[in-house]
Amino acid sequence: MNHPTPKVPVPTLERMATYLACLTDLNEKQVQTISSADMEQMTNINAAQFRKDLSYFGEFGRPGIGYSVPELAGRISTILKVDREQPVLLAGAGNLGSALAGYPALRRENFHIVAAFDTDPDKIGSRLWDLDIHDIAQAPAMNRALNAKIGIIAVPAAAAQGVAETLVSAGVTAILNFAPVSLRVPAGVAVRNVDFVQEMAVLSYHLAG
Amino acid sequence: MNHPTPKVPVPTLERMATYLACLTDLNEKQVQTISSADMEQMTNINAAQFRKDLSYFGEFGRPGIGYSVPELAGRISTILKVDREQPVLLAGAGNLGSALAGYPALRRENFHIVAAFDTDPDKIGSRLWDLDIHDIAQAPAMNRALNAKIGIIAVPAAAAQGVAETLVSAGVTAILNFAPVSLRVPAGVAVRNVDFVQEMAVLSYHLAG
DNA sequence: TAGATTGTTAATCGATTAACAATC
DNA sequence: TAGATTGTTAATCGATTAACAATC
Repeated sequence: MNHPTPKVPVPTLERMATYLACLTDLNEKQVQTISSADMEQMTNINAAQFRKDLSYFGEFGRPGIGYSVPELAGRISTILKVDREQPVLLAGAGNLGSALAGYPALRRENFHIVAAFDTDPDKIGSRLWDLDIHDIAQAPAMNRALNAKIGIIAVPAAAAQGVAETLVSAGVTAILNFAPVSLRVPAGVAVRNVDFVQEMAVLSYHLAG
Repeated sequence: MNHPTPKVPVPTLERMATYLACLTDLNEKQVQTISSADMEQMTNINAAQFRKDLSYFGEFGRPGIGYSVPELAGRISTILKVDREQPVLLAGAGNLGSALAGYPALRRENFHIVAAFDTDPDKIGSRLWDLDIHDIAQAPAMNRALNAKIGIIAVPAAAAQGVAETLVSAGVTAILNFAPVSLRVPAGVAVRNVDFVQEMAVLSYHLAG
């Protein structure tokens, strides 16, 4: 068996997403070709880093020429699997959940929130944008039809672990977690944490005084 | 001159915020003392890592005993400067800005959004929770009284660079940026980026198929 | 005292960057 | 061909983890 991409560093994956965003822009501007040095200009990411990152996945450029913008964009899309529509379950229909469901960039990048869940009886049965809000307990049953593999957790910290377990039992294998807790999930389930308070605290450290 | 903390790695600062959140919980539960091994249990962060992180800032524990929960929480609060109220400017009064302004955890952790700005004439003059929404052009003038050092950018990508420059000219030296662009800021201005689409793309990569 | 746990040094690991032969 | 730029190897840098003397 052939393992073409044994283990790609997470920072490389993060930068791959950055490259793709940049290339999508360039593509709209009809730019045909870029070099790794051009990329460094635009993203502040070292040109050697860019080439090294790509090397985890194959060869993409031509020596002396550079990279075809549309081709590279397409190939990175395929690598990151953002070239196909991806259904997403949203747990938590509060302010943050609402902002995420109403965030056009997610849908534009092929992430389609297809169901919203909450535990609050006042919310269940009401609407979030164009979605009905369901009881989180319904997630496993509903996801048999929806078949979403990605879940977003936008619930209070105290509820997050239970919600994560429900999502996993619904078949979710990747979770974007906005609750400030360290989730325990089975092996094979990917988790990315976004913690606003942590971000603000890191900034706070850098203040003078 | 004495530089007690020459350069602390950013991952260390991120973990410091995690430790503080954990210690705050423990403090509420009246836990008196913890060891680095206990901390590893709770946060999944290696015990040696925890001790190493703290060592950038001084000595905090007692060999054979462990760490006093309230004392350590207090000292980390001081290090991160989250022990005092911090005024924050919010640029962007859309869905995300609204979610941030309505997020109780921020205020609870001493980050007080004291002014909201936008460029949309329909929004300027209206309200966001208990805040008036002002023209972003007013930020420098208003911040002479508010004196906020931290700004949050929750505007569309195309507007973000201009908003960043306005915030910097208003005296902001730390920016939490939700727009998917690489901001150019003067030396001495700290920036942290949060990019939902990037996070989703990294998760997407990990999906099977 | 014996057992536990710290703070720190040294070893390991992994990621970033520089250098350059290959090649368009 | 000469100039430009890739892909990759080697060198550097920095962060994580293990080990252990110090000490409560």
